Amino acid sequence: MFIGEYHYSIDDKNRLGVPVKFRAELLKGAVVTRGLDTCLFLFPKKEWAKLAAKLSEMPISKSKPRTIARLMLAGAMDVSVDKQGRINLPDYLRKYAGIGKKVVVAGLYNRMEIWDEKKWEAFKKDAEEDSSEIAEALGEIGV
Amino acid sequence: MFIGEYHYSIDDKNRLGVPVKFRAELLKGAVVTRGLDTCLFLFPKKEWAKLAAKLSEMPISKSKPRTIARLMLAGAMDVSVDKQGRINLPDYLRKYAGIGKKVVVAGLYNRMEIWDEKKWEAFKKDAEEDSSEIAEALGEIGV
DNA sequence: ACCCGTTGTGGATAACTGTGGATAGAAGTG
DNA sequence: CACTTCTATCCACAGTTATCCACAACGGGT
Repeated sequence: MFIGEYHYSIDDKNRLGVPVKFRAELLKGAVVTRGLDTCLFLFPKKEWAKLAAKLSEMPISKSKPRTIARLMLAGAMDVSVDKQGRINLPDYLRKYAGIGKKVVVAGLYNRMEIWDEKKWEAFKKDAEEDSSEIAEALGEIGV
Repeated sequence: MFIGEYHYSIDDKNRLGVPVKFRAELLKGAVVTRGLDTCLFLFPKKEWAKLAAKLSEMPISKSKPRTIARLMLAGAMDVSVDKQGRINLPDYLRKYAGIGKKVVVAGLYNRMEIWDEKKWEAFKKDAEEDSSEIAEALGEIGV
């Protein structure tokens, strides 16, 4: 299970460290792809396989499902963890997520998210201000 | 599984590189044909066989399925990968997809798509603006 | 307080890949 | 049949990427 918030910096060669706790799970293979709210999703291979299978079943005949499958599948990229526990992000994903030098890696149960640090802080700020709405949402799922 | 976005350029002899990860799959034979949204589809032989079978079963009595079957079947062309991992696109397909020098090859699970770079960027730009729809779709498939 | 293991980050070298050109064979033309 | 044109296969190089190694900062434990 992935939880927590970790701060890293990307070096000149596009290498991004992954939290030590997560590395074992990613050694078997991992996939990054487009996420929501301009972040990237990072899945261990197994989780990705489930998602990809579902995406591939979307009807190719209809325009919107076709578009979504394109963004998520074509947006995806296999990544491998090097000996120092780092991965490489493809340029087009960095650009998509507006990722600069400072990065946040967040654990979200069965996936990780990769954020530009500034965007992450901004997101947190907004979210914390809306805490009453969050409380409501929690009620809806029975907490 | 084909995933990811790769950028290549077509040289003076109509040769287009194919991502290294995909080459093994294509060595056994491959087929390009007309795709949807002004791109080209590139299938490994096996996947093409499945699709061709489905296309041939489409009701010949109805106009639109007939048209699609014609475009995709008659548009199809066998391609082979050379020692450097390149294929040759027939002129009529390049023209159909408006493909210039800069090209994007995208992996979409069981097929690849070939796009003119500018068209691809335009497509992405439009699609990414509808992020709410992506969120919905992802919710439905359990992310 | 000191030592030792761990972790984040930077750099160097070797392997790979993208792209251009050259040559030999095939096809088309007068 | 001779000649030209085009296509396909092969080779070569430069730029990039990946792998390996090294070091400094940090933290925990004795």
